[in-house]
Amino acid sequence: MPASRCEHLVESAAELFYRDGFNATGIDKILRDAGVAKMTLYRHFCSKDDLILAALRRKDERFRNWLVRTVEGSANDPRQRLLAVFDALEQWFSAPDFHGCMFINAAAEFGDLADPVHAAAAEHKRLVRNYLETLAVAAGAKKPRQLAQQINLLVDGAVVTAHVSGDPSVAKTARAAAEVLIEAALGRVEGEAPSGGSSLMKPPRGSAQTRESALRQKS
Amino acid sequence: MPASRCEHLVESAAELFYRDGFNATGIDKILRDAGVAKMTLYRHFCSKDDLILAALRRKDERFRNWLVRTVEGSANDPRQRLLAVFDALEQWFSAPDFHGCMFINAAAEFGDLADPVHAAAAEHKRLVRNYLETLAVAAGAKKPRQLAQQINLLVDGAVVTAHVSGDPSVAKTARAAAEVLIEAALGRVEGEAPSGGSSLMKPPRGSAQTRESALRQKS
DNA sequence: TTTTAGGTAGACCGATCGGTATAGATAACA
DNA sequence: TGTTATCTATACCGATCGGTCTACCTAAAA
Repeated sequence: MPASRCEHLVESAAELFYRDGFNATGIDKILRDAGVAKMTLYRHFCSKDDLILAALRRKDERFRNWLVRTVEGSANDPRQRLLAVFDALEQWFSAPDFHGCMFINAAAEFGDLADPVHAAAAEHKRLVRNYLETLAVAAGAKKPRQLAQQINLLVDGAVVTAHVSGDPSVAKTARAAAEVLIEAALGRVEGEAPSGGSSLMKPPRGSAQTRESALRQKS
Repeated sequence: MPASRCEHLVESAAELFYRDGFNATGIDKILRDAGVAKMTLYRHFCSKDDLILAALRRKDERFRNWLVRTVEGSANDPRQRLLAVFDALEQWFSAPDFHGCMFINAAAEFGDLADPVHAAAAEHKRLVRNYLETLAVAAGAKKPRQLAQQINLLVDGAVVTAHVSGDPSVAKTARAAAEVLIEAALGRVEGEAPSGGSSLMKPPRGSAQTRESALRQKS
């Protein structure tokens, strides 16, 4: 029972913080939403900030699990997996409850670098970038860390742009840019096919989705 | 001197909103900082949100003026100007009062697309991207809009990363990535000097080129 | 059965929130 | 000089903020 109640509380907190922001979400609203008494909250967390950290920890875990699972279910080839990241992003951007990246939002509200909430956001970003780096290493990039960092810039840029503009299709633009950066980082020549006729790998997304359609963007 | 008082008020508001966030900054703190009476505020603005919009308008104007001035003072060649954007960014990131992009922060706190504050953030982003597009056009990019959008993703990604991680040097990474994207969009061979004599890696123009076609878009 | 731990509801705290009302000071202009 | 408009200071409003306290309930372990 206690575990379940606490879980539910963190769940409600994570959702409301994500949807409405941290400062704009009062603990009373969270308690009402979770159906939990106030004293129960303060028995498990010593402050609102502590609850925020718990919500971020949960979101971080969920997001990275989802990302890895989605990417690795989409392709086997490391290069294709790097691109599949952007297909996953578009899927995320298109969800009705998309409100940007919770950690970017957190850093926006807790601007002080020394703030634990800001630090949690930085840590999340570091972990995501680490994952991209493992993909870059597997893909055989000459400078995997640099490629991962570059891809990561496109990812964060796409998340922000999708959130601000409300247009999920920016993921396609980011994907096209990533393709160029990956080709360059792999030292390929521009006319060369990505990886020839090998049928071992499966296409990242629906096979009907050609490069052309994937790159189309609204004007 | 009503104009001066009002100016000073918006100035304080912009600075505090940027530094501490919108919801976290109370009206009283702004009034104290600006040395202005409360009724003076509500004579000029009908609500706090109205003041927020005024602060954003000022920040937008200042930022874009600074960006254009800095970029155009750094280089004459359009291609170099696109890259100079990232030099300007690094300068910005290194400033002691850097707290990310105020408009990204605004969108984080006002997540609703229909919110006027969010709309102001979207408009700012649109204007910056438009400027990048004029540079891309001047540089002779085949698909200037797409190049501008891609560069813009790197810009926003760099801003967010610099803010979250506190490391200004990410601007250099973004610049390197932009260089690759620009070369590709201009039809050059990646990593090669613009006036390079080596044509070994350069396939005949007009042959089927994956990356070329990937970047083509209807305009 | 009694103890004990963790849950509940809700009153309560001081502080602050965005916003309003009132009354007086200042200064330009007719 | 009197009018008008704008600023000032301050008290005030109801609501909400994060957080504490009391008192009661429930269920498993001793």
